[in-house]
Amino acid sequence: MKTCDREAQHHMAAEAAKANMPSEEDVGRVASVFKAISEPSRLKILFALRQGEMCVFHIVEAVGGTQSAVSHQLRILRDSRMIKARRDGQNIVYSLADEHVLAVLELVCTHLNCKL
Amino acid sequence: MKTCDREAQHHMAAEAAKANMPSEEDVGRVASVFKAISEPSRLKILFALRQGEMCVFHIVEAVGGTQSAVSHQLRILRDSRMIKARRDGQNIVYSLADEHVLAVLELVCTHLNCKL
DNA sequence: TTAATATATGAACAGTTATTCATATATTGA
DNA sequence: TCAATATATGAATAACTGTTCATATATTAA
Repeated sequence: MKTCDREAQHHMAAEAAKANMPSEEDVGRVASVFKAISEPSRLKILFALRQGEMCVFHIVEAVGGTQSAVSHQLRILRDSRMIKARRDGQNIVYSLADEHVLAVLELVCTHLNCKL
Repeated sequence: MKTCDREAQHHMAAEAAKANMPSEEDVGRVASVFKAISEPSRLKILFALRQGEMCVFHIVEAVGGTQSAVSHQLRILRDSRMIKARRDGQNIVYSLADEHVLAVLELVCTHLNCKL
C-alpha cells in the first residue's frame, strides 16, 4: 500500500505525531486561550490593560463600544484567565493576569512586524 | 464628573491606552493569527507538524477526521501563513512556516502547564 | 430605606465558521 | 490518451459567537 513517495518518512512522522499529540483536553485548553484573544474587541482590551489596571468605565473609554459589550468580553477574558478582577468600592478594577499574556501578544506582534 | 475612586489614575491609563492602541488593521492582523490557531482541529495539525513535514494523507492519519475537513483547515492555516506547502510529485507536503509558530504554542502550553 | 451609580447578565438576533457531500483539478503510470 | 490516486474546493447545513437591549445585582451616599 503505497501512499506517497516518502511513505516511510511520513509514516514515522505520523506515528510520532499520534504518540506525542496532547490530550483532547489539553488541545481544547490551548485552543480556548487562543480563542479568547482572537477577537479584535478582546485584543483591544488586553492592549489597553498594558497601561495598567482600569475600571470598566475607563476600559470602555479606551476601547470604545457599549458598556454591555465590553462587560461580556471582560467575562470571557476573565473566564479564560487572561485578566483578573478585583472590586474597589463601587468599581471592578481589571488587570492583565500575568506576564505570559503580554509575552504572547508581543511575540505575535513582532512576528507580524506591527508596532506595539 | 466623578466616575471611579481612582479617576485620575485610570483616566491617565485610558488616555495612554488610546494613544498606544495599535491600528484597527494591526489589531485585525493579530486577531486573525490567533483565530487561525484557536480551533482544536487546526491546533492538532500544527502539533502533528512538529514531527516534520507530512503529506495530506499522513496528516489525516495523524489527526483524524475526513480528508476534506483536513484539507479545508490546511487552507486556512496556509492562508494565515502558519504552514507552508510544496508539491512533491502527486503529493502536497506541508510543514510549519517558521519557528515563531512553535514558539507561540510552547509559550501557551507551558503557561497552561500541559505537556508537549 | 431609597436613589444613584457601576457592573453584570440572559435572551434574541445576525454574522461567522467547521464539517459534510459531491465534485473538480492535478499528477502519474500504462 | 485513459485510469488511478492525491488533493482542493463550492455549496449547504448546523453550531457557535458577538452585539444589543432590557434588566438584574451590588455598592455608596443621603
